[in-house]
Amino acid sequence: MPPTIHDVARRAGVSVGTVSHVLNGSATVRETTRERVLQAIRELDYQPDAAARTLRQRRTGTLGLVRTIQSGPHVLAEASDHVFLEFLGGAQEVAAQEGVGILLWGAPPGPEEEEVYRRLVRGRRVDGFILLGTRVDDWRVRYLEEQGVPFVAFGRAADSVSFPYVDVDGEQALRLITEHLVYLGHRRIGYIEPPAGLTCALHRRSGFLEVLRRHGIPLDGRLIVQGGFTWEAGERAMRDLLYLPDPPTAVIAPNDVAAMGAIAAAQARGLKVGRDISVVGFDDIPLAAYWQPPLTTVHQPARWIGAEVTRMLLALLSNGAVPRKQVLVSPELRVRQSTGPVNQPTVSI
Amino acid sequence: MPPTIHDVARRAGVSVGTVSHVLNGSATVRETTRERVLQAIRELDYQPDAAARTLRQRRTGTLGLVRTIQSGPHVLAEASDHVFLEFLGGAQEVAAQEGVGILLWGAPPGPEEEEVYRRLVRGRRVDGFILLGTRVDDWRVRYLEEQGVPFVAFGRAADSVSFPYVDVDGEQALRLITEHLVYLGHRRIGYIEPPAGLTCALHRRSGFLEVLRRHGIPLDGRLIVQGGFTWEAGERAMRDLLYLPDPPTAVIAPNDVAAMGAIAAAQARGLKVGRDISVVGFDDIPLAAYWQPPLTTVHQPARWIGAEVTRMLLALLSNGAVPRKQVLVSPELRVRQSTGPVNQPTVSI
DNA sequence: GTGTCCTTTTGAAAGGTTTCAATTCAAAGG
DNA sequence: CCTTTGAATTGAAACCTTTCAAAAGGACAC
Repeated sequence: MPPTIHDVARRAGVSVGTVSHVLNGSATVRETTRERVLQAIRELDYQPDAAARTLRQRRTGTLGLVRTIQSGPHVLAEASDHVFLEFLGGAQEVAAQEGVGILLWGAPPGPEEEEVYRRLVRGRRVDGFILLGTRVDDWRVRYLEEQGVPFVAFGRAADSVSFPYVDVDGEQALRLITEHLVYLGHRRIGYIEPPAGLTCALHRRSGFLEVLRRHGIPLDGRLIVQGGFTWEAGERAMRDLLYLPDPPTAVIAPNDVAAMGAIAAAQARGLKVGRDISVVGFDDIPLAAYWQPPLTTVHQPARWIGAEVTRMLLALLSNGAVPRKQVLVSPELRVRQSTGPVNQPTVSI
Repeated sequence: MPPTIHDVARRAGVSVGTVSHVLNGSATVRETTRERVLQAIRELDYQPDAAARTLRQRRTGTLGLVRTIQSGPHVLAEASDHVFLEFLGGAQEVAAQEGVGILLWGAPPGPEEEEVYRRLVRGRRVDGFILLGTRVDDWRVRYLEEQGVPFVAFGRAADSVSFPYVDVDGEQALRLITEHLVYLGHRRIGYIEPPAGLTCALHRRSGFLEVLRRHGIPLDGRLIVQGGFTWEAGERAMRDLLYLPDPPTAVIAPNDVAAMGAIAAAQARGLKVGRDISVVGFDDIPLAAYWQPPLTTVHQPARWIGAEVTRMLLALLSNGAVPRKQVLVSPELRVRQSTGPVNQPTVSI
């Protein structure tokens, strides 16, 4: 029904080859001819068929982005919501500018996710991938490298020498946070881990431990607890930490939302956060500054990262090489009122 | 490089037609042959080329979703973040289940957005569209109807008889909110509008005004102020309202984030929200319940809506008809502590 | 054996573009 | 007026499927 390149050619009185050349600038076309073709295109409101084009030139003009989602009807809001959306916004902006789309797919981690990647790759539905939330041992990285499909990741993997990525320097971030707390006099610092398996968990913990070591602060294993990126995870972790016979005077959460959950748990125990106990977050979501108390946290330029990752991927697709292969973003500590000098906490049970 | 259907056919010792039939179940194939073909497919890790398939059968297996984004480097976080993500999550879940992808594109409203739709439609890149944030006079609705492209919207338009949508009953929502406030004794109620142009602004205002009328509360035009979905918009609007010689005792914000901004502005003036002044939000984002004070708001089941919209669109694409063409979701008022009985506010200037 | 009727399989066209070798055109040089 | 040359244009193949009319195969009755 919609017009094809043949219709345009007929109307302009030229061959389809010429129309194609006008469309792609693939050969010199005389100015008057060019004008005639463009006129016909306008008149017919012609737009080349994407599938035919892809079939021929093996480019889809699409980037793949598979979002890890927990399935099920009553899923609680993913807490990294804001970071993801900012990231996506940056990616979209760059992609749109270059005229490529982003094909979004969702899958729970595991075999189902693998199946999605396989289908997208083997079915040639995308030109390359944007990877999010890289894991220490990341099947996706191995698969895409094996298949020779270009990709750029937000985050590193155990062995990240090989592929291009942008990541926040989590080690440095945790050095900043921990130094800040130690400077305030804290020596019993609770540490809530990001979800196990994510590479960022490794880097962050290593930064945390390094500072403890440097200051000769003994490591109490019970102060390190499993956690996650949700409010509930932060709440539960804080509760566990406060039940310890010798609870921490400061707690580091894996992100702002978990920090907010942790704060709520502390407040429920009658503690005043910032005075009786300090809490630090991660991400610096907009609400962090407005929270009660305003949250000390580490700023993560998610939007910029999304844009940069996309730029790198597009460069990889056209040049075949990425200018800066691996980018490590220096985090910035934003000190607010959820952290304060150490104090004798009065835990009322 | 990757195997084609011919490779599979050769390996299985059959014709390409037979392989295609096995793939699509388009003809009866003898069981033993079928098995041989499947075996070859497995061995080669074959996956039909999406472009070739699309070219032939005129289906892309992709739904289009164009997100309205404000461009520019320093854009403040879109405040409807959470709602959008939940919506997207629901849509993705259903789409993934049916094996279709979501092609995401971003564009600022205006000619650029039109160009994006045009390219996607005329280039046959998607089978249908999911529309978000419908406007009273929505060019997209007109264009898609004119082009005969299937779509389902989250939200209505001025004339919504014609197209399928899911929407929250904003009129009813504002009736609930306003009745709640009037019941608490409020008669001077400030109203912060959603961004102008959006259809939801119309419905909501109409619900608000209806209840005022019903209770014989005179309408003071200065209590209705332009607003938006951001923290800043809420903050500014509240500031303006409090500057009035006779400020309101309650304020209705267009969403939770704006309500939080409004609360901050009120607190900055020394008011205790819930006692000196009441504030109501919209959306019921997860943080609303944990806010200080916990926010009275209207719950919006964004995830379900995203899923439902997608289900409707998929039905439209396969059957050609949608079971329930238009769905109006009844909102639920969640009363928390940001609203309370009217009080003589003591505005300290 | 032959004819009939299903069931299964085949081969080629069609879908809309790009690309490339080949052809035509126009102008310049002799 | 004929050649030569470089620029502009053309036509057909190729990309990988699906689809459909036609052919082949197999079972059964006569």
